[in-house]
Amino acid sequence: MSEPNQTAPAAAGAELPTHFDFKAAEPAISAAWETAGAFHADPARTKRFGGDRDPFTVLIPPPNVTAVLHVGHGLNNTVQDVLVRWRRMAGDETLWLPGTDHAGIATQNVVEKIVAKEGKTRFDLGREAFVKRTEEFVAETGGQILQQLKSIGASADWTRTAYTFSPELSRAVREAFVRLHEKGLVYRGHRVIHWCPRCLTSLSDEEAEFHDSEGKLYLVRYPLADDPSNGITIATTRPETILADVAVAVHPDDERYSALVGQSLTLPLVGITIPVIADGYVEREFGTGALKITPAHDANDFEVGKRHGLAMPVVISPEGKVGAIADAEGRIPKELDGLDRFAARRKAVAMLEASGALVKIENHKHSVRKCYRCETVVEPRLSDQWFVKMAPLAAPALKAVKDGTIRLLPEKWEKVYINWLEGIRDWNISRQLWWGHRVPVWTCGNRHALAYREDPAVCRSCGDKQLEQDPDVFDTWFSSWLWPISTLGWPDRDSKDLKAFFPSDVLVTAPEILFFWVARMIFAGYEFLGRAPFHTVYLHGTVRDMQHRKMSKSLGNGIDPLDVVERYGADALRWTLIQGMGLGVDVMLDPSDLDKSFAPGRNFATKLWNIGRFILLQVGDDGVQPFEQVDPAALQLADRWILGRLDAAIAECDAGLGPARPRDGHWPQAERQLGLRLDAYAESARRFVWNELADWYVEAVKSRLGEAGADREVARAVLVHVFDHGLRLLHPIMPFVTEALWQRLPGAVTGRLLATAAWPTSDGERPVAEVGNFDLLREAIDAIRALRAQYVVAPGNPVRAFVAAGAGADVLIANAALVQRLAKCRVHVGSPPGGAAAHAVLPSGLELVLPLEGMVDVARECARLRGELDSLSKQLDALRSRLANEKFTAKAPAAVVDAERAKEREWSARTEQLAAKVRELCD
RNA sequence: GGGCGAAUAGCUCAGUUGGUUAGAGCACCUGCCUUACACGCAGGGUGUCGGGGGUUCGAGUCCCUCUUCGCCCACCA
Repeated sequence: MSEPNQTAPAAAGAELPTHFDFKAAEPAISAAWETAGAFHADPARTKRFGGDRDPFTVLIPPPNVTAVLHVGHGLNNTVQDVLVRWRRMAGDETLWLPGTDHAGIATQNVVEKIVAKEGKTRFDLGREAFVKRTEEFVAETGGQILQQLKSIGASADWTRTAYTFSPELSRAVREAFVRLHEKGLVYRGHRVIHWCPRCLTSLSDEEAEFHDSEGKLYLVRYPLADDPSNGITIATTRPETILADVAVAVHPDDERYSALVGQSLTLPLVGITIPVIADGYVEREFGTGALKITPAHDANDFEVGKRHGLAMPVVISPEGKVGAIADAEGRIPKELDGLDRFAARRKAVAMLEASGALVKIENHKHSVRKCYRCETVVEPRLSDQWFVKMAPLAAPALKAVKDGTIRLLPEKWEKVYINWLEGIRDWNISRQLWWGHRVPVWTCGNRHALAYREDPAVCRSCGDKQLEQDPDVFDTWFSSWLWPISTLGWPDRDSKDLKAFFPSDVLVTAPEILFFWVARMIFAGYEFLGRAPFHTVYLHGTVRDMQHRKMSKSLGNGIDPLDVVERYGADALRWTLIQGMGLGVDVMLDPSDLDKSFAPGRNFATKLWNIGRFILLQVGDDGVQPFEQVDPAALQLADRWILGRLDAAIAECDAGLGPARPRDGHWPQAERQLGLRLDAYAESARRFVWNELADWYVEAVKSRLGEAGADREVARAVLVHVFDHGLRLLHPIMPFVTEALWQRLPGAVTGRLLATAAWPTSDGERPVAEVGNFDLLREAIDAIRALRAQYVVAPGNPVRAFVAAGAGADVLIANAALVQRLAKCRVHVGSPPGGAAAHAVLPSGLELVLPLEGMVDVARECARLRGELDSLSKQLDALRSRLANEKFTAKAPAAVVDAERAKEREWSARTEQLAAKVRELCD
């Protein structure tokens, strides 16, 4: 195979194999794109710098730097690539900015596992050595996913590859924190947070995911200190936390307990006394209506504890072990000291049972929060953390979606988004990890804790030289939320990229990270640059197996995209993903039968290849005149038809892809849900190239191509033109095979790439009558083929068809050769000979009569005609009764009534025709 | 517990503001190596539009209700 960016040698068709050799072609084509700098975005060409192009920016959701490409990435990035290639062809200055995320907690976990294999923990190595080790690991193995994305055709601007932990982006993270700190939007909070005892860090609310579980509800009796025969029974799911109880709360209006409020109870297991308090938070209906209060180990109890000024003893260590951690002297029975929290629970239950305090154990369904990275049950823990105030940040982001500055597709996510933002809670951004951006806060000997843009030598407040930096790092999402601005150069105000390409256009991602990432990017866009970072959020579905299970490593039901590329080609992978890409719909793939999922894409590529092969064989060594030079008057019926179909296909593809951007910065209600119907776009393009161009036009021009002359040149020019445009329409989905073919088309110029060729535009309306005439031809051929199959006429056996003189007959006669070739049928004008005959009434009303002498039995045709007559009569009766209904004629719109009347006339005529045939043939 | 969404052919899904006889792809069946393509060509059938009720001249489409499934959020210990 020749180099794809070379001028196609004439008569290349003769040398082409029957199938596209994607293994050889894909790397060569990728190299040609890269060499040409086809994906490089230049700020100078944008309107914002006086150029003539609209910018179109897409920012990759940065995969974890340690990630290996899976089919979910394949889906996400193929969608982005389709949009980006489309806009690039449409003439926008298109930037698809790639990069990776340092993924603090995830990457740290990976390296900790490696270190664990050496029998060590991160603490054995120490902070500095561990971070260095992680850096080395990332430098060695990180970012391979970007290489893998190239092999599926991703047309990102690789010269701009970003990394959340690079010096540039780290500067943005620091600047963001310092600004928020200066504005009082970050604060140090002392409260109960989610703590992962395995990762040894706090987590945000979003990182502590709910999992339903079958638990137990333990009813435990707390006796009155003054009268042990009396007491209160509480309900708890975590009896080990009794050790940290400081009170029992009841509802203030609960008459069952009102006499006991203010009295003292003896705390089981511990033996100290705690008060009975009244608090409206308690639900009377739940459990026994009495709630033990454990301020240090439950977020709600913490609030109750604060209201009542209670002590907050901590009895569970960071590692999840029971012990007197803080303010808990004398509370830990020696049997429980040092036990893991779950072992302690079992032991505590046994002890309670032995002492008679355990009243009952009930089964109890509830949700348990688990760490989103390691699935360890999260421990609520009293702790000091950095928080971002979310309400002020969320306000403009909420407004943006409500007023149409930003649209979320599918629309249902807008409601979810609004629901979440309206109840938003502050964001815990500090992590007790080592891998990540260090919190830029230093505390001096005089306890001045201040945020610094540059590492300080002395305290800004008092000049003290004894400074200590906060040991914590930021939540990894605290860098991700800046992605749309930090990758473009913020906080550098003079950044050309920022000026040219911000705000971006479409964000393509999965709904799972709507809150983690998408919403927060919108917050950051407004907070730091005063505007939305994108106008459209496209939330695509998930790749699932045939049992609708999410594809995952642990389930072993995954599909390796690179394996698919190897076996079927990148185009096939992309085709399958896009063609199944209904708006917000999950894509189902069968990991046990790759052929089922990916053969259709490969087959389509082969079909394209063979259309190209046919054209190149026909073109031969002769030049082809450019379509623009063809005299419109010289166009034949089929030419006009296929050109009309091309216009229709362009319009459908454009409608499927939708408006690239809102016109005035706002999505009007009518346009809010338009576009990004990638499946509809794919199907329109496929239908045009395969079902119209290949199935009909190519067949229709075959005879014209045989004879030299002016008409042959017209046919060749049109053929090349419509195929060229078909390739353009399909290029965003199947970039490799289309590029390979386009390079070989007559008129291809060295160095010109389909990837940067113009997106097709419609030529305007075609004469409807001409288009209709070709459709008549197709209808006739279809009808004759159907009759042939129905009567089992041997394929080689010719038949005759008779048609009454008239306009329709003229069309059939003028194209008799085509009918002859495609339907094996000679057309005659006039009355058919007597005897058995099959009848075909075309949708346009034209009737064909096929004499069947010797071929079939009359009974069969009669049965068919009677069946048709029967169903038509029934429909006609229904139609007539509707028309007879005065309410219908009075209330339905005139246009509807007129249409129904016209239909009634047409159907009665056809019914009579049919009835006559039945009488003639069957009676 | 609150909120949102879905239920249409064996499978995955379309079905625009209610208006012909509800569509597509895949799968399946039959016949064809008709020289661009067997990774192809031609033909074919399949639906009580989840159940029930209502509004309307007319409901897959709007309303109510039930059933099933999914998603998001949440401080029932």
